[in-house]
Order: sequence, then structure tokens, then C-alpha cells
Amino acid sequence: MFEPLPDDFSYARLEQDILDYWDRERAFARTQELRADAPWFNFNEGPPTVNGRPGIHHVLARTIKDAVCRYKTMRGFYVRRQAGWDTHGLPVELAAEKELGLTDKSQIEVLGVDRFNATCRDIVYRNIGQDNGWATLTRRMGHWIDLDNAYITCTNDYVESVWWALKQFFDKGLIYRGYKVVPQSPTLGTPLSSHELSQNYKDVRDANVYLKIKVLTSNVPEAVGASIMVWTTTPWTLFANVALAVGPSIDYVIVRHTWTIGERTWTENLILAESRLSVLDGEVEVLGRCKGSDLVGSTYEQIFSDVELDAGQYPDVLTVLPGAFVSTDDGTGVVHIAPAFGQDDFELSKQFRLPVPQPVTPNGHFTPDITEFAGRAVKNFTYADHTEEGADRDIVKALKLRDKIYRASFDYLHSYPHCWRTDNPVIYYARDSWFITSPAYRDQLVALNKQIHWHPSEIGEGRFGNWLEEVKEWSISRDRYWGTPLPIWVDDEGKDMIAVGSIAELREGLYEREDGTRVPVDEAGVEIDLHRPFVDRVVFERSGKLYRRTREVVDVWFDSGSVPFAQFHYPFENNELFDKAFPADFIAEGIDQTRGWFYTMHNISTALFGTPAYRNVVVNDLVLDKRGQKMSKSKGNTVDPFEVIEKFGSDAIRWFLMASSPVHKPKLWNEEDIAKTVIADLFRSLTNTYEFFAMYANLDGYTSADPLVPISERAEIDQWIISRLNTVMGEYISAMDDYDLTKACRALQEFVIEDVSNWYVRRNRRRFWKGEYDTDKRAAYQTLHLVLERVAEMLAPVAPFLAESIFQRLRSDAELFTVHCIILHERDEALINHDLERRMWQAQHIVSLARSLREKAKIKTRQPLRRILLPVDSPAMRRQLQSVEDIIKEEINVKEIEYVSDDTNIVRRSAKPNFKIIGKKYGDATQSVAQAIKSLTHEHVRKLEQSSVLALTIGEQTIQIDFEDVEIVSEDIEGWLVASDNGLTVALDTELDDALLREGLAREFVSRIQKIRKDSGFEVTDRISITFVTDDETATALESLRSYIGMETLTETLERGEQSEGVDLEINGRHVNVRVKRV
RNA sequence: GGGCCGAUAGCUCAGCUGGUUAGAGCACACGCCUGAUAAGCGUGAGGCCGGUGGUUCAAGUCCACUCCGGCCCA
Repeated sequence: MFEPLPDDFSYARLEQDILDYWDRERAFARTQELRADAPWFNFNEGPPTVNGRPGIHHVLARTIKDAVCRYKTMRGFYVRRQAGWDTHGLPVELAAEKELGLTDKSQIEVLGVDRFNATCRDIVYRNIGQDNGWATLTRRMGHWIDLDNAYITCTNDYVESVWWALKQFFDKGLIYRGYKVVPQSPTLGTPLSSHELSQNYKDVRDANVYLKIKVLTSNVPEAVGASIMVWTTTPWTLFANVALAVGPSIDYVIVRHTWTIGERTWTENLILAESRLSVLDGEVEVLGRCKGSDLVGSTYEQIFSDVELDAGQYPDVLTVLPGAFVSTDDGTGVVHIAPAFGQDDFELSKQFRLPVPQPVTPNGHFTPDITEFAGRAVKNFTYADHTEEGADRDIVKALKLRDKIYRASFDYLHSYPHCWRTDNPVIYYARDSWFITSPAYRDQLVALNKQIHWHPSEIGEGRFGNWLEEVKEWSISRDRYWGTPLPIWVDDEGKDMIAVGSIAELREGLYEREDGTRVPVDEAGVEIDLHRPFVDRVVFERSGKLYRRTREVVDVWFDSGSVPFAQFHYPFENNELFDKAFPADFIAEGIDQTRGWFYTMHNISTALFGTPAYRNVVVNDLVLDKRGQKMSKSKGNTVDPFEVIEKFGSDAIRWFLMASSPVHKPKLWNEEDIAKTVIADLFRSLTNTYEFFAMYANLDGYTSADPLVPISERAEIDQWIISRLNTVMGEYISAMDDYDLTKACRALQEFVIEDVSNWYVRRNRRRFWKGEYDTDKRAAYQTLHLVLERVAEMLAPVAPFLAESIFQRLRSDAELFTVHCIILHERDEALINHDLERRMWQAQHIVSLARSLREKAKIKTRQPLRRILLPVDSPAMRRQLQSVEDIIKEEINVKEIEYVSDDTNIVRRSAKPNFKIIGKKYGDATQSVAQAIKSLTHEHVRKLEQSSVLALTIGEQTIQIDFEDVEIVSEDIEGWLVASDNGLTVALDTELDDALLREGLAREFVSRIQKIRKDSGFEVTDRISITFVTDDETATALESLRSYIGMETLTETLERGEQSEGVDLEINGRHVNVRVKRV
């Protein structure tokens, strides 16, 4: 018994049932157990941030992961799938601040780091277990991954592994503390890493200020006393100005600038890059020219004097210096240098030994040194409970009073980084922080990247490869609380450092109590927690020196980059497991991870193991809304994954995400497409095919125990669909092996809809419902059964629910508790018959051509026609078409097919050049040869066919045309309706005689009766009687085909009546009144 | 400013290492077919294959430049 799909069928319900079934059967766990001894295929889960909300783009990445893992399992591998949670860092800290009612970082210290971190930990574990969160989505979308044994980055085990890794870096001399300019989030008071920075560039309007700075001395005589033009978008940095930079090879001009307003005119001498003269508003007269290098050494008047600069100690202070980074794309070609607030500036300060005044606090406010602005915010900041206005406008006012402004507005539109958590502008800020010196092993990063298969490849070569080529030092410290503590202890003088790489080493330290007394860690009676504040209380005494831990925590990206080993608590446990599972064979995430997880894993793995962390990576692009717009909460165009899964089912969503466009292209979210191309097309075709199969198989009592009809003895169309099936199996596997899920899905989809449903089943309906249960019928069942089973297998990775549902209904083997545990069948070359596939393809095209001819002749298909003519090139072609003759005749309702060969004169033939071949042979003579071929006559073509060669004269030359140089086409047939396409020609005999007309009438009549039966709600097996009233001629026609009508419509009595008491029908222009009754 | 990707029918996408008439699905119009199908089939309309220039016998495909869009970086 093949169980039909339920009447109240819905995909959401079907999937719930399957989920319950999987739970009951422990399907995932048992599948894994089955593969216990199988070769491993290693997957690593990129941990989602635990308190983020899953969005539809996560469904995309998770579908890729799940589909590949399921596929590899079905290919016989053991696929270890450990879930993971990313639990440290700012997202959690901010949630904790909110929960504790804190508005500022400083309040955390007041509250106590222990309480703060306890809250963070609490939030983490609450979120992991939360309803409608990640775990729920993971289960509901059918993502098989081991959630029960997920790695959690804030556990002691995990942190210990990260510590081990950091110590490796330390021991290799790859970590150092340095004073550098870093992107700082002022409202968080912590530096951000470059990959964090990249998450939130926004277009903003900033200050657009042209300053004029008086030159005091210079080697360029005209420059003395003139003002050098300086452009800036950050007036707040001007207090820290120590120098100006010019491009040494850029051309500068000294101009007399005249400005008139009303009666008044001013003149002043200004210096700027010649190519930037357009920034000046007034009239300009050039007084002199020079190169930037000539200006070097000029001294100028300090812009603000709040910061004292000692020219004795720093000879180059307040002078013009050469800077390779100076451009003339915008501004004036002169850059103001504030080493504390710019990376280029800082480098220049090191080069020329300049001071680095720092008049701004880490949280973005002026220090008391800046008397006029002490305590003011440098930019506009928004906090949870208040906002602060930045000082820029007031600074410009102050500069105006000092007559240093040439022009100032606040309309400079540019893209500027903002803190990804607080949305406040980032400032570039010099401070102490810790770095990993990635450029030291850049070559290895680049070399190992070449071993990774990127899908698509251009990301690995382009975006990721370029990033590695110019790899920057990794700023790994964060001046925060909830994170892996940086395990480096520093002595009192700040010179000597020790790194701690394990809990055991930590135990060698002393625990410092509140009262200042120190006891060995093990005797302190405090539980070891590899977080602040516990680790801050541990100190080391070595050779008379006291070491205290540096206060920072580690960039969370270092946590996730440690997944390959930290998920196993390596090297403290599971070393054999690690050896087997590293490196990963496969990972998949969104393109935003290029400089995130993809990078940090690669970096750490390269430095520690000298091996790439993963062999294959599938990168998906964003999910955009229907109109191609980025989804965002503010636009209200986000998609709630739970909602759409309820609406369409996970399978449909998963299929759409894989099949609609390649995953590495931005994907437009279009629910109409899901409904029309997935649900109403692929899934409908498949479920209906199953329903059709089940209905008749159950009626006939077919079971899979019935003796198998050898495939070679089955009907040709059976062999055809089996051949197609095997071809598609081959395509599917090679696409999946290549991680091209889209191609695999599309091949399968087309097969199901076109070949199985619209051709095989439609063509074979009669075989299933007519007659007794004989060998041919059994062959039909076995064929369709086989096809459905294999389709369910191939469907399983991407649409696991529907595949399971169909597979469970079809299976005969009780051992196979899930489709996902079976080994995918590979194609059987012996069952592929290219010749047969080609013949069927020809038949389908002939049918199409014939239909279009009927359309032209306005003869409906129900009207039988006597014959079609098919021109054939060869006896072989004739044999080919004869083998599919019945199909053609039935599809287009003709009695006979006549084959005409080239020795008849009905067909005119001509030749088309085969450019691929003649192009190679004739080169630049190709066009003239092609012309000659096109003008070949019917006789020429016949001659060519007979002797395979033909001599042609072109101009003065004679050339020899070979048979392979041309493609022969049949053109038309005298007096017939003809159509040609794809090298096939069909001619239709449209002449009708009485017998054909009668038969047409009968078929039309049958069709109407069937409609009446259906409309009246009769069962398929109900027998009926028909009484009809019509004219004599029509009556005779109907009666002459009584047995045909009776057979088709299960009519027991067909009588001519007198009274028009039934339904009036208009059939082929005749009037018939019909009454149909059930008997 | 740099890097990567994309641009083909109203929409979503195919189009292999260049081969001369550029395809499919959806949507639209008309017709056909239907005892598995809220389906199917046919026909039609709809394309300066973003633009310019080049290489070539031949360019949607290769090269250069350019416009527009997306993403990433500065």
C-alpha cells in the first residue's frame, strides 16, 4: 500500500510530521552512527552571535551548509557537525548594559566587573535556550547539526584553547604592544578591528573647511608671508596639529587672491596645488610656482596654541614636510598632520620625530589642556539617554575669529566608518594596543590561500587574495570586559611579559585578595573562571618582579577564528579527534565573513599550523528584497524566517534559495516566485506524480516484491525515462561535487517537471489505468517507482522534508529509516542510451511542429488527420523515427507517418554552412565559401550527399566541399503545410474525408461527455447511459462509433431520444442535446 | 581613489574553450488539450546582449576605454 498524501495537505504540516518522525526515530543520530566507520568529511560551523536575531540570510547560509552535509553523508561520509555559539564581545555587553540600566562604560567599573560579566554570562545562556531563536529556527528549517554538544566560546575549555593559541603567537614573537593609531569607538572607549570597522560605513555630511595658515619662513621667497591653504573635514584634530604635508612632486602655486564684496576688496597671497586652484572663489593672479619639495622646510604659525610644541626638542615641528600620501583629488594638496588622529600622520611623525600631542580622551572628549573646549565631545555622539553636540562648528567659529578660515561649510558628503554597535562615528586615535604582526607571515597567508577552493573562485583570488596581499597588523585588544582575557602578564616596568597558555600555568600564579594578601591560586578557594575579574586578580612573582595581567580582552573574532581547534578543547583533550577533523573540508558563510571569520580562521591556522583551515568554502551573497534593495529594519522590508516558513514550508524556501539564482549572486527575495516556480511547479509536479502512481499502484495491488521486469524488456519509453534519469543523476552528482547547488537543483527540477511529469506520465497514463495487471503494466509501475525513488534521493539534500515524505511512502526496506541515511545511487552508464534520448527529443520536436501546423490550419487536435510527411536523410534516421512513431501519432492525432527520402522530389533541400568547420579550413575566405554553400541548389546537395564531396568554383579558384562542411536542411513540400526547426521538417496533410470527420465528431462528443461526468461528480468507475437528440446525419455518425464512445466513457446504453431534456451542446457546428445518467 | 562582481525579453535567469536565426521560466494575448495536475501544449508579441572603439573570416562571448548598479576597501 502506497499511502496517499493527506487531503488537508500543507507543506508546513507535512514538515512538522517529518520533524516528529525524525525525533521519534532519532534519525540524525542514527544516521551518524551508521557512518561511524566511514571516511570523514569535515565541516565547521561558523558560530552565530548568540543574541542576534536570525534573519532570512541566515536561512540561506544554513541551507548551503545543511545541503552539502546531507549530500556528503549520502555519498558515504561521516560528516561531523558540531553547532557553536559565539558568546563574547560587544553585542552581549551592550545587552547587559541595557539590562543593568547602564549608559556609560565607566559605570561598569562602579557596578563591578564581576556583576557585569555574570549578567553577560546569564544573557548568553538564556539566549541559547530561547524560544524562536537560533535553535528553533535550526530545527524548523531542517538543519541537521548537533546542538546538544555545541561549542560555546565563553566556557573555560574554549577560552583555554584560545589562550593556548595566543601563547603560540606570543612565543613566536607575533604579538606586541604598540602605541598606534587605531579606529576607536569613542562611545565604547575601545578600538575596533579593521573587519569590525568595515561593517558600518555610512554616507554623512561633515565639515568642509579651508584654512589659511601663515607661512613664517620658506626657501621659496614668494611663499614667505603668504598663507598656505589647508583643507580638513575634522576641525577637532587641529589642536593636535604639528606639521603640514605636501606632495614632493606636486606642482604648487603662490597666487595673489582678490576678493570683492560690495565696495570692499581684500587681497592676500595663498599657496596651494596648481590643480586645485578651482577651490578659490575670487580672482587669482599667479605670483610664483614651485614643487612641493621646494616648500619642504617652510615654517608656519601654529593653528591653536593650547598645546605647547618644543621646537628645540623636535626640530621639524610646525614645518612643511613631504608626504607620499598627499593627493590632489580633493582639498588643496596640503594636508594637516595630527599624529594622534591619523595613520599616515602617525607614520610621518615617526619618520620625522615629531611629538604626538593627545588632547582627546579615549571616549572622544577634549582634555582640560584645550581650555576653550575642555570636556566637549569631538563629534556628535548619541547615547542611550542623551546626545552631545560635537565641537566642530564652534571650533570653526573660533578659527574665524583668528582669521584662519578661507571658507567653511558643513556639507562634505563622504562615506565614513561608524561603530557597528552604537552607530556613533569612529575616530582614528593613537593609543596603546596589542597587535598580531600578520604582515610577518603574509607570504604564507597568500600561499596557503591558493590551496583553498573558493566558490566562487573570484572571491578567493580577488577580494580575499588582495586583502591578504596587503594584510595589516591585527589589532586584537579590546578595552572591555566580557571577552577572552588577553593572557599576557606584564611586570611593573612594563617591559617584561609572560604569556599564560593554560589553566595549569595560571595555577602557578598567586591570587590576590581584596586586602592585598596573596595566596597560591589553588588555595584561594575561588573557582577558576577564565574571565575578568578573576584572572585580573592572579599575579605572578618571578625573579623578584611582580607581573600583572594587562587589562584588555581579546577581539571576539579571535575566538571564532579559533574554532578549528577550540571546538575540541585542543590541545588539552581530543587530540586524535583534532587530527582527523582538521582542516575542515567545507565551510559556508555569507560574503560579509570574507574579512571576518574566513580571514581570522585562515590567519590563525596559518600562523599556528601552517595549513589552511578549510579546503572548500562556499560564499553566499546578500538576500535583497524583491526590488533589489538591501533589507533593513528601518525600511521595513526584512523577512521573518519563521513567518515565511509557516507560509511556504522550509523546503520551498530552501529550494528557492538554492535554485532561483547562484548563491554567490545577490538574491532577490520574491515570494511570488516561490509560490509559482517552486510550490506550483516543481513540488506540484512531483507530489502529483506520486499521487498518480500511488492511486493506480494501490488499485492494481502492485508491490515492490513483484518480480522485476528486466529494463531491456520494458517499453521503449520506460527505457527512455530511465536513461534520462541516469543522465540527470550524473549531472546532479558532478554539480554537487563541485559545490554548485544551483546547477544540481536546476537539472533535477527540469527533469521532474519536463521529463517525468509532462512527458513520461502524461504519455503513459493509459498504461496505468487500462486493462489488466500484466507485464507491461508492471514494467510501468516499476519504472515510475524507480524514478520517484531516485528523485527523492536527489531531492533530499536541499528539500529534506518532501524527499523524506515521498521516500517513506515508497520504501520497501524497513532498514532505511530515513532517505538521508542511504548511499546516493550513481548513474549506470549501461542504462544511458544517448541514441534513444535523441530519438525522443526528435519526437517531441516533431510533435511541436505538427501542433504549430494544426494551429495554422485551424484544425484542433481532436480532429484526426490522415498523415504527416517526414523527410529523412538516411535509412538510419528513418529507423530512429519509426521507433517513436506511435508516440508521435498519438500526440498529434494522425493516422500515418510517411517518410520521404531524398530521391523523391517532394522535398527541396538546401545547405547551410557549418561555420565551425569551414572557418578553420578557409580562414578569411570563409565568407565567400559560405555564400557559395548557401546558393547550392537541390541537385548540388543531392550530389554532395551521394559522393560526400563537391567541387565548387569561387572566383578563380576551385575548392572541394566536404559533407561535414554543410548542414543539409529540407525546405518545403509542394502543396503541403510545412514547418521546420532544429533540422527537422514536418508536412501535414490537412485533407479531411468523411471517416475522419466522423471520428473527429466522436472524439469531440466523448470529450463533452467526460466533462459532464466530471461536472456531475461521477466516480471514475461509474457506468452511465446517454440519451441524445440531434439530426439524422449526426446521429448516424455517433452510432457508427458507438463502441469507441462506450469504451471511453463507460457508457452502457447510447440511445437516440425524442425529447430535448438534457444539456444542449454545440459540437463541430452541429447541435446535440444530451442527457447523461448514472446506471 | 582602488579591488571584485554584475548588466542579455516587462521580471528572474541560461548562454561551454568565439561559429553567423541569442534561449528558458514567470507575466501578457490568442488558440489547443485534459479521467494525475488550481495543471499541460502551441502560437504570438516582446532584445542596438549598457555604450564606444579594437582584435578576428566571424564577437553576447576576447581586449581597451566608458556609463550604470551592487559589494568590499581607502
